[in-house]
Amino acid sequence: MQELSKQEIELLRILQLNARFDITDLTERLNMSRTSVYDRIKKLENEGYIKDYVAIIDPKKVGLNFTVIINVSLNSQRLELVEEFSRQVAALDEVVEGYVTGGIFDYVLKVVVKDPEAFNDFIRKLSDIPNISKVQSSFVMSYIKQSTKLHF
Amino acid sequence: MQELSKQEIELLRILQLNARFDITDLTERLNMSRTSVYDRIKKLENEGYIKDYVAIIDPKKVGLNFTVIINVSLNSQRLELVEEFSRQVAALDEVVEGYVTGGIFDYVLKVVVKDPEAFNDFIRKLSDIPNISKVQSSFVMSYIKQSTKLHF
DNA sequence: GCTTTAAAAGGAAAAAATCCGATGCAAGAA
DNA sequence: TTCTTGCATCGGATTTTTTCCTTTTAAAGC
Repeated sequence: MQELSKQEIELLRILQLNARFDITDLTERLNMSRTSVYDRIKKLENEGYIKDYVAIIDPKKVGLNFTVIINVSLNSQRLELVEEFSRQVAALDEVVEGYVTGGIFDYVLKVVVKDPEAFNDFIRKLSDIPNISKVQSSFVMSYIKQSTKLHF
Repeated sequence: MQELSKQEIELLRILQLNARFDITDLTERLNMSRTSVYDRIKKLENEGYIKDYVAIIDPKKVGLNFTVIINVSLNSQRLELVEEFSRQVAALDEVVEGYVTGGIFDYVLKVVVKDPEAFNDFIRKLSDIPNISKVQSSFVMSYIKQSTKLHF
């Protein structure tokens, strides 16, 4: 894959801070014409550098006051079982993030729900997925940082 | 705080999937006039429901191939020490997410870097922060789910 | 030095956002 | 009931922005 130019990197850095950009405003910062900026953005979108443009909603404002980091271990690491687990976990709306990890646990999930009761309901749903051997939850008491900005 | 109307909830749900919305397109789905949609969005922005509009960049495409979930414990939970730790951690660009948790560990961090070597550099920086007693890292082997969409 | 190709820029039309004034509608008061 | 007040909604008009198309520039290979 082709390397990104300095202008393209700068562009991505700007965009990941603001998705409601006005192309005309970007021309000054990038020292490019209106249409060049337009073409670059389209190129970065088409080539998959930009996956999405999203609005970040404040979870507390919409009543989601309970975030939990869950560590999960499975009984078996057989590919088909792992894939089945991943598939089912991804389908759960409460799961915001999910990772397969190396280390003590096999999976780390981040779950956002309304309250402890909703979390209890979630854990019940999670437990229905076969092959789980161990679940350890750490509830989030406060946010230090929550960002979508990547450092590159 | 005032409850959100059905239309406003629907609007937030749409916006968290697409920040490059065209107000005219939303009128049909929300059954509102162009200007009403406009006013509602401004209201939701001003009242803090919408924290930000951002572009989601593919980390792999910009060379960030190493994600790590780090569990950290501190020696002391004295407020000023905890706040100092939080402040310093939040200032590290490699830290994408950081939480104060109840459970076995005190903090969970998500760190995104280029490669293991960059991670090593990061750990060195992290270790310079005083008061840390234990650090346990789990590197991410694959992504099950990565979303900014909240379920409400 | 000439040719080929891709990126960059400018113009103009189309589309969208924004502002403004007007209308409707509900709740409360006379 | 009728009037008033306040607020959400709406449509028109203007401004701004996007988008497409064409021309120009620049760079690379021959």
